Parts: sequence; structure tokens; C-alpha cells
Amino acid sequence: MLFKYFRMRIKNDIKNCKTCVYRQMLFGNLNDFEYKLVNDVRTESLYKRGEVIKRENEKVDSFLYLRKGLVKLYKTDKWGKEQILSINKPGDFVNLLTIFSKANYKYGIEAVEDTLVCNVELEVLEHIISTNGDFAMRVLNRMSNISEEIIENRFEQGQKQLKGRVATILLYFADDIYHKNTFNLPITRREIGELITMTTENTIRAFSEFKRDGLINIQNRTISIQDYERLKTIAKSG
Amino acid sequence: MLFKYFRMRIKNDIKNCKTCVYRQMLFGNLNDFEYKLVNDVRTESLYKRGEVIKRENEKVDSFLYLRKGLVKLYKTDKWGKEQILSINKPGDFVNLLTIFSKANYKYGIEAVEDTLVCNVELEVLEHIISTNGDFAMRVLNRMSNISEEIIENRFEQGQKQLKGRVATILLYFADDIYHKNTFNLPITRREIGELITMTTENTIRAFSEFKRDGLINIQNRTISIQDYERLKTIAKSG
DNA sequence: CGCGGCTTTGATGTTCATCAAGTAAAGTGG
DNA sequence: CCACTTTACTTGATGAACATCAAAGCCGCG
Repeated sequence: MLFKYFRMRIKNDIKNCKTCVYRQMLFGNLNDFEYKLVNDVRTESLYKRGEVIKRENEKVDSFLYLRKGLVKLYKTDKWGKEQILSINKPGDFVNLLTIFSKANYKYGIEAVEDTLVCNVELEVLEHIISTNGDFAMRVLNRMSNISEEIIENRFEQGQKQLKGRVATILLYFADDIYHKNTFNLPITRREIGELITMTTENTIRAFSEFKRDGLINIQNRTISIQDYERLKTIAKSG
Repeated sequence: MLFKYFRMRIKNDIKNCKTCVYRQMLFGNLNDFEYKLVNDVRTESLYKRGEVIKRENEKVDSFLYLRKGLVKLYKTDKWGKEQILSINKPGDFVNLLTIFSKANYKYGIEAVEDTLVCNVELEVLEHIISTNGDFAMRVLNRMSNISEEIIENRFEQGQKQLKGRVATILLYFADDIYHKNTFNLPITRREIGELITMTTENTIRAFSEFKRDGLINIQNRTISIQDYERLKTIAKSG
């Protein structure tokens, strides 16, 4: 999809948080005044695929909420190679875990699809937290959940080897992101490697083997899952 | 040190949070009433080396604060082998990251030295967070810092191989835990392996090589660092 | 149309896990 | 306190999984 159409489409989409599908997830229990506060200061930003949203080391000054698209969080290692920490999808609170650290970003954020982000100034959020205890508890709860998820994911990935990891990623895109068995991979093979901490070459080898064994079909970036169950078995045990 | 002496020694030690060295770190800005609340409900628990403090899957119902000793956070993988997520030392808020998840422990906690833990009921903490905005912000800040630390650590470990990881752990004990170059390893070789995700055998091989090369001296559990600088180089680049 | 980045496959080497086997140390029960 | 059992520690040999190096085809884009 061309970017200008994407821009047009979202322009008439959501006017304020009241109609935002994801509002419930975090801002559900604000009172009218607080809610107006958030709505008044919040801004929306559009990013094209490949655009950097936040650079490593940039100052953390706003809360980011992913409304549409897909972003990756990444770090650069000492040899200059990137490593992807996680992929975030609509509804995710992209930087919640680091937002209150009073430090700079320890990772970068980049759009891997055309992306719409909602920004809320940090000071406003802090003010509401200070005055609305329920909201504070809700934020704490989400932070807990996010950090547990990250730890759990890393733990499970660590128990798998190449094919298990690739299978897991394919199912992640099919099940959690696109909700269908045929989809366009939004990231390159190299990025998948960076996500599962394997080399590009070996990632591709796993793809090729899956194709050869009839588990998936590949047409450039288009992946189509042929044998869901077998792939799931590999993802779990392999 | 025998456990009974440890118990006697701490008995007359700290009567309430006012004289607790670590109080400042989190409870520094409570008012008198809130402070009394915490102090009234808090309990202290002693654990011997090897005792399990919290089991995987146990309910999270109190805030844990490590006053003396050393604990490990661990998970059991699908083959029944343990993997250590982190070592916590006095002053650490052991379970802060998961405390607000409204779920059960996804990891276990075990004393690796005789340990004194301070417990504060979760409900009390939640109540104070709801009514004291500054405190809420302080908790959020600490959660941010802890999660960044974990992510950073894992990222850096991932870039190292066997010898680099072992060297890092040795320096961690020398610099951050015991603050001296000769110390008794509180954990077994197997546990070090579990901490750096390597096998026991290879962990030992690294130890042996360090000894052979004059970097460290080993007397059973007593480690003595002979060439700090060279070890540091290995830890950083190896 | 040609350049650079992405993709793919093959060959080779390194790092680490696994298996095996033995010694040392530390609990355990009579 | 000693025999017995278990757990920790150690070294060597072998193989598996993965990284690295090399080379070539592909694709999009200025």
C-alpha cells in the first residue's frame, strides 16, 4: 500500500481517545478532566516503513502508543550489528517499560510497516499517575505483565534451536499479527535472524528446509503456511 | 558461619525500617502514617542456604526486600534443568518486576547464602501507591530501571562466549557482591553454568584455563583473582 | 542498465553439548 | 565416628549446531 493512501485513510479515522479501540486498555478509568488533559496534549505521528521513530540514546520524553502498523525495538551490538529485542503491534505500549527510568533510550524504535503512533507527553502522564491511584496501579500492572512476557519469551527461545525459533516466528506472524495463514513478511530475512539471534544464512536455510518439506510456501516476501500442525510441533519442541 | 549465629546476630539488628539502611531507596518519602503502616505489617524471614523462598507458580502476595544474604531467581526448563535468571543481593527489590502482575510467580526464589528477607503485604503497598503519588512514581522508576538492567545484561551476555561470560561472573562477585578479590563462591559450578547458560563441564573448563593461565587461583570454593586487568579484558571482549 | 542490498546455496571451521569415567567432598544413617 | 551414598568437581573424546567465508542470482531503484 502506498504511503499517501495510508495517510489519507487514517486522517479521518480517530479524532480522540474516546473512540480509540485501545483506550480501554490503559486509559479506561480516567475521569473527564484527566481524559481531556490526555486528549489535548496527545499528538499523532506517521512513519513510513524503515523510518526511525526513536534513536538509541535519544531522550525519553513521551509515552508511545502504537495505533496502526508494526515497529521493531532494536539494539546495536559492539560489532555494529543490530539485534531486535521485540516486534510491537497495534495496541502495544511501545516504551512503557523504560518510560519512567528518567534516562535515555537504550534501544531504537523503527517502523517496519507504515505506522501510526500516538504520543502523550510524559509530564502529563506523571501528573495523572500522581493524582489517580487506580491509574497508577493499572500502569504498574501493565509494566509487570510486559516484563514477564519479555522474560518468558527469551526463556523459551533459549530452549529452542534454529528451526524451532524460525517456526515460532512464522506462527507469531500468522497467529498474532495477521491472523491468517498467508501473509507478507514485513521484515527481511536478515531481520528475522536478528530477532532470533541467528545468522541470516541459517535463517534462510531453515526457510528453505520448511519449503522443501512442504510446511510452508514462499513467494519472495509472501509466506503461506501449508502444514500448520507440523509447524506448531517444530515450534514447540524443536 | 553457622546458621544459629547468623540468626542471633540479626535478631538484635534492625527493629524497624527507620534504622534500615536501605529504607531510603524506596520508602524514603512516606509520611508517618504510611510508614507506620508498612512497619506494622512487615515481617522478617530467615532462610538457610538452599532453602526455597518462593516456588515457581506460588501466589505473589507480598513485596520482598533482601536485607542480608544472597538469593537466586530461577526457572525450570522443559527438560527439568534449572536456569538462573539473576542473582539478587542486599538492597535489591527481589520481586518488584512481577509484584503487580496479579499472577503467580513465573520463577522460583532460593537462598544461596543465609538470607534475611523483609516482607510487606501487597495490599498495604497497593494502598500506599493509590494514595501517595510520589511513592507511585518512585516505584515506577525503580521498575523501569530493573527491567532495563535485565535487558541490558542479557544483551551483553549474548555477545560473549564461554570465557567472556565466566570472567564477567567472577568480576561480578568480586566487584559488586563481595568487594574484594578473594571470596568464597556462594554457588556451585553447575549453578554458574545455569547462570550463563553453559554446561557445567564447559564452565569448569573455563575455570581451569583461567587458573592454568594465572588469571585466578582456585581452592575449592575459594576464588582469588590474580590478574584483574586481564580478566577484565576477557570479560569485555571475549 | 548497473549498483547495492537482499536472497540463496555450498564448503569449511569453531564453539559448545554430550557422553564417559574417575576423583574429591559432603551429607546420612547406624 | 565410620561406612555408605550422594552430590560436586574435573578431564578427555566425540559429535552436533551454528558461524563464517565464498560465490552467484535476483530485485528494485535511481
